[in-house]
This record gives sequence, C-alpha cells and structure tokens, in this order.
Amino acid sequence: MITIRDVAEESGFSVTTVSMVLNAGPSAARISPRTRTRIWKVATKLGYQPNLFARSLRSQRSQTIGVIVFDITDAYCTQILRGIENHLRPSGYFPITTDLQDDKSQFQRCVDLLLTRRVEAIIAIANPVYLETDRLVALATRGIPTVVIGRELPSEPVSSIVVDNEAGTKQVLQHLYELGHSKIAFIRGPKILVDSQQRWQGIESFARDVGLKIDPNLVLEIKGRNSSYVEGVELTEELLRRRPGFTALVAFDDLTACAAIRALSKSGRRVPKDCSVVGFDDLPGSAFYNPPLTTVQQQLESQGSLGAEIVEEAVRAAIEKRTVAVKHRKVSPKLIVRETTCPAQTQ
Amino acid sequence: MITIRDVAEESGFSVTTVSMVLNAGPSAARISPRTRTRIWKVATKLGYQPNLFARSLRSQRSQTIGVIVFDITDAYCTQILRGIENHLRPSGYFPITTDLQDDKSQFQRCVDLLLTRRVEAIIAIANPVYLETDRLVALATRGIPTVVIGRELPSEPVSSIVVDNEAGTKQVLQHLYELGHSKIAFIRGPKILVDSQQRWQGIESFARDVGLKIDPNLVLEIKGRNSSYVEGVELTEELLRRRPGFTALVAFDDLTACAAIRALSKSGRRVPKDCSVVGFDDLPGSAFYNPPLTTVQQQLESQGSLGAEIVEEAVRAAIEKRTVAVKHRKVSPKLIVRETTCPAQTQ
DNA sequence: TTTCTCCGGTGAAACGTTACAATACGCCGT
DNA sequence: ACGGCGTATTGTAACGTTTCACCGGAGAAA
Repeated sequence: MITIRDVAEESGFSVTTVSMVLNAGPSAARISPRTRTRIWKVATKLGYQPNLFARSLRSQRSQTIGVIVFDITDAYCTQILRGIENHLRPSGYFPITTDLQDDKSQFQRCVDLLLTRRVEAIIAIANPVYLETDRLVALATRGIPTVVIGRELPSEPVSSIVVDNEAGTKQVLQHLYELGHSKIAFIRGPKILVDSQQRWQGIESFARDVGLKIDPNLVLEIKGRNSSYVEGVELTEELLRRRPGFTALVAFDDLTACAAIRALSKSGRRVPKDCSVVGFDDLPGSAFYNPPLTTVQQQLESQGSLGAEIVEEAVRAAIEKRTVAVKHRKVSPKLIVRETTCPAQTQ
Repeated sequence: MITIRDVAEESGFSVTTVSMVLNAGPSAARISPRTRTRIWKVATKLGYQPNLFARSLRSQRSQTIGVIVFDITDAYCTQILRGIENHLRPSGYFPITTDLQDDKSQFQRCVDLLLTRRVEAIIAIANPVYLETDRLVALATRGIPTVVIGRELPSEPVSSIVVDNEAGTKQVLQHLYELGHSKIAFIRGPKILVDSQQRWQGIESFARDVGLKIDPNLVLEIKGRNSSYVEGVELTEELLRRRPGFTALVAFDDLTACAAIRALSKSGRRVPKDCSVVGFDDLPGSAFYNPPLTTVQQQLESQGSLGAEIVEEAVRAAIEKRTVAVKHRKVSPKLIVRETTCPAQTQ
C-alpha cells in the first residue's frame, strides 16, 4: 500500500504540501501550479489511494451518510435509496444502509450502528405505520442532521419529505370524472395512517369542487387486521354485494387495487370494461399486472435525492459553522394511466 | 467523545490493558478476572465507544464486507442482501453495498469504492446477462476473498453460489405431469443465459424419465430483443395461433409467466381452468398476481447467507494465515403451488 | 542463595492523515 | 545594509487505537 509519505519522497516535497495539494481544498490555492501538477503526476503514477481511516481519524469526518430503511426488500425503500445514492455520488459522500427489517425494536440498534460508523447525517425512510420520532429528535439535538422521508413532522427539529397525497387522489378522481364515471366505489386506507386521511381529503375536495356525489354505501375502509391483500378482496366483494352498479373503484394503494381487480375478475367482471380501477404507489409490478394498472407514481427517486440534498446542505452548513433551518418538502405525485381505466359504459 | 485513555485513567490501569480487555481477544485471557470486570464496569459507566477509524487504521482491518448488487431496486438483489445482513450481524461485520444500476461499465467504480473503504471481502450479485469475471478474478488474486452469487465460475479462483435450475424445472414438470397435463407449451429463456439452458435440461430430463412427449411446435424461445414482458405476450399469442390445444404453459420466469397469463386472458382463456401456467423466481408480486402465480422459489435469502458464510470463513482463514479452498455451492429451489395450476381438463 | 519461569501488566512505537504554527526567501522601500 | 512583508513550503503534534517487546516480582527449581 502506498502512502502520502511515498508520494512526498518521490516528488521531493513535504508530506504537508502533498496533503494540501491532493485534498484540493482552499489551502491548495497557496501552492504554486507547478508544484501542484508535479505532485498530482507523481501521485497518479504511484497509484496513491488515500487511507480513509487515517483521514477520518484526523479530520473527524467520515464522508459517510447513514440511511435507515424499514425494509430493504420493499421496493418503496430501494427506489428512494437509488435517489439518495445518485445524489450523493458526485459529492463524495457514501451512503451506508441499515435495515429495520420491519421491526420497530431494531431502531436503536440501527442508529447505534450508524453512530459507531460516525455518519455525518442520517436519512430515515419512515414506515407508514410506525416511526421512532423521539429517537430521531434525539439525533437532531445531538447535532446530527436528520431527515425523514415519508412522514411529516412539522413541529419537530427534523427535516421531512412527503408526497402530496391530496394532489395525487385529486388527479385520480379527475381522471375518472373526465372518463364519465359517476358511480364510483372507494376503498379507503386504514385510519391509523395519515396517508389515508390525506388521500381521502383529496377525493372529497375534488368531488366537492366539481359537484360529484359520493355514495357513502360505496365507501369502505381497510381495518388492517389481516393481510391488506385478502382484506382488499373481501371489501371488494362486499361492495359488489351492496351496490353492484358502480363503474369505477378507487383503491387506497396498488396492493388493494390488485386485490380489487382479482375480486372483480372472480365475480366475472372485466377490468376495465365493466369497472375501472385505480391504485396508488406505482409498485414495480404494477406495470405488468393483469391488466397493467393505472396508478399514481410517488416520485420516490426524487424524494431520495431531495433528502440527500437536504442533509448534504446541513452537513456543509455544520462544517462552516452556519446554522441551517429545518426543511419540510412535499413532492407532487403523477398519475400514470395504463389499462385499468376506460370511459364509463353508458347503460 | 470518550476514549480508551479516559477509561484507563478512570480505572487506574494502562491503556494497553484496557485495550486487551475490551477487545476480549485471546490476549485478554492473560488479564486477571478482577481487572477485567473492573475495566468493563468503568467502560460501560463512561459509555465508551471505540473509535472504528483508529482501530481500523492500526489493525488494518475494517470489519466491513463489500457487496456489489447489479440493481438495488431489483427484488432479487434485496432478498439476497437480507440474507447477507442477517448472517453477518452476529459476527460483527458490516456489509456496505454499491449499486451497479444495471450498468456494467460502473463495475470498476464500484470495486474501487469498496477497496477505498478497505473491505475485507466482496460478495457480488451477478446480473444474469453480464459479469465482469476478469475483475472479480483480479480481486481474488489480490487476496480479497470473493464470492459471486447467481453465476457458476467453476474454473476461476472465485467462490460461487447458484440455484439448482435443473432441479427447479423438474419439480415444475412433475407437478404438471401429476395434474394430468400432457399437451404442454414452453417459453424458453434467451440462449445467452446459462440459466435458460439449465432450466431446459431439467424439463427434457424429466420428460425423458417419465416418457412425456414434448411437441417441438409448442416450444418457443425468448430472443431478448425488446422487453421480456411484451415478448412473452407475443410468444404466447404465437403459441395459441399454432396449437391452441395446450392445457399448460411453462414460462422461463415469472415475468414471462405474467405476460403469458395476460395474453391468455386477452384471448378469452381462463387461467388455470383452460390453461395452467407456471413461472420461475417467485417475485414478491407473484403471490398477488391475478391469479396468484404457481412458481419456483429460489431461496434467495439462503443464497445470501451462504455467501456471507463463505466470505466470513475466508476472512477468518486469511487472518489466521490459513488458506481456504474456493467453494461452489448449489441451493435447491422449491416449487410454490398457488392458483395458476389445476388438473388438466379431460376433453 | 541464585537462577529460572510464569503471571499480570505496562511503555512506547506505530498506523496514515491533517492542522497549526513556523520558516526560508526573494523583493520592496528607506 | 536593513527591517518588513508576502509567498511558498515545511516540521511537528495530534487523532485513538493496537501491538510488540519488555518488566517487576513471586514462587519453584537448582
């Protein structure tokens, strides 16, 4: 392994000079251009690779950002990860990831792991049903910039990024409205999720705006006792029992939408001809569903890179001893029209 | 931040002694039990956290394993990651992941990134269509234990883990055979993939064993020119045009199976009543497909933990200056019967 | 008593950087 | 000739560990 000392000897300059040049920081400006090129040449000739451990030990900076995901096998998390990594790459920071494995009790372990690795900031991807807010706040007050993706924490000293659920469902309903649907069924998400309420507000608000009537008998809600998929199937069957006449169904999310389509197919109805269906999330599989699902895309990659941007800025601020305000961002989702929606049949 | 020196002063012992005790290595045995408990007590009282950078700098060991995935948003990769992480957790190693983003040309960058972080070993999750074998071999010969998951490299100094494709398709065909199917269509995978050939061998071998006749007109092959999904749809339509009488279809993988189901549905056929369909992979979405897909599970988590086990052993061997043989492991897949297969209709 | 061995522990030198203060030196004005 | 100043460069002390060689002393063997 070749060290900075080797470069110094080979180039005839001191270790200090080499260090300054190779770091290309502000102090490198004080070194003459001739010396700089000379040192660079020697460094690349020898194939010098700085030792991160020595560097971090001395400079007290790890060049590392910690990411906590609630489930690495969940496509929601990995798309965000992709965004984070892409944003961080050019800035020289490296993201390291710990996985909660959907087990809330692992949170402290994950945080400790990251702190042991001396991460300079933390991005947490929030599970919709739980979030260890206190621990995140503890981080933030310890001076570690923290941002949470997927949950709004307006009153806490933690930055956050969320999707604009209301705007999403508005687009959904507008789409169906423009296709001429008026008898629309809804499967709402579980009450515990803030997302559910926001999405419902978008529905109500758009319906009110255009004078669309929502039949309370066509609105059911996921209780979340058992698998969301089987519950989706059951609720759809219940809707069919109550008022078989609806021509469209808005599901809380893609999984529920898939369940609904399954139930509709089993009852002999064809999607979208007899009934249009719309989901929310745009899971990777949704484009290949039978039929391909019309749904709302959450711009997860953007959310990730936005998160990375925020912590990066916060870290930079900390280094320069500036303070930086907590940020709360909302990203606009996008309706993706595929093959589960079509104009309402005029009967 | 509290250091080992603080613990030494507070406990009245030397830094050396504290270090030996806290590392709980073989040299700790030389220290008397009384001293040991005393030091531990002080360390926990002060909340001592060793500085990984200092430790790694001195000991030349990073306690880190590098993982290269070909696409972090691919469920295939993340399930393997889960297995790796779970295996590594108790042993104190930490996996750091780099993402190829399905771009072969990024490989060297990813390797360099990991080498910069001084990983002690590398696990590479191979993309089915490409693999930078040379670079992996280069790693292995540089003394960095390397294992590749998803590709067999029998003649190289790199360990490997693969699924037993042949055993998988044998189970598939046996399942259909036992359900009474004899007119079976096949969509083979692209020739370039070794997986394709192995899976086909399983089919042929089982058919030969039980005397099942395979109609060459019912065998089509993915060329891989455009999206695998749309090609699956087209091939299924072609099969229906040629010999509409088949009662079952074996697809190369889940995505193709979904495409086939889609094409069958569009042609008015009901799955599984009119035609059974089997996939391969067990993608996370497959259980929620319409209908839920009968498929072959690849035991990805096991593959991951197996990979972790192999590199861990290799690292341990390197530390103790033993040499350890390259290992090639095959894991047995498992048929998951869901709702796309049923007994053949006797016409 | 002397020498040897073992036990329990220690001092000091690394590991490869970066940061701070200091230095050498050429040049200007006086 | 001399002080002063700015520029380009350097010596040295950290950063927090681990490791290696060593040491004092108590008991056993000679």
